[in-house]
Amino acid sequence: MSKFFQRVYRVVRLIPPGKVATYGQIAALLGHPRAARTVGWAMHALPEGSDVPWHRVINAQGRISTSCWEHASDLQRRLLEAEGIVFGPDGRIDLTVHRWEGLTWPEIDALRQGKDKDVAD
DNA sequence: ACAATGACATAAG
DNA sequence: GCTTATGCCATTG
Repeated sequence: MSKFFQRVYRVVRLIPPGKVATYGQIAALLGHPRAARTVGWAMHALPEGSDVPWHRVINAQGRISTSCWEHASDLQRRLLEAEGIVFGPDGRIDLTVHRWEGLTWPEIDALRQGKDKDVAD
């Protein structure tokens, strides 16, 4: 497991219930604004027993991006709805309401501090 | 090291 | 709004 993945997981874990973040957003928080695809890859590679709220990570359109049958989109939707996320009539999420923006630069800095310290959870 | 891949993002048709 | 095409980045064979 690369450190990038670990960092991705670390950030995703910080997403509070009822909020969602986009792949690009997470990538940006990690210092790689264009590594959204890699973030998605990290989600796909998530270990089953992980405590990472992967369901709170969606694409920039506010839609479920999963294309894997093993990680069914309806499962993700169910998890999100269970946290209070409201889906639009066409299955979209209102990012202006549910978008996670609680992570500020100080917090990002804190993450960067711990990045070399411990990557294993 | 090169080529292919993928839960993305954005622009264009 | 949906489908294509291009760019990006890290992982994997």
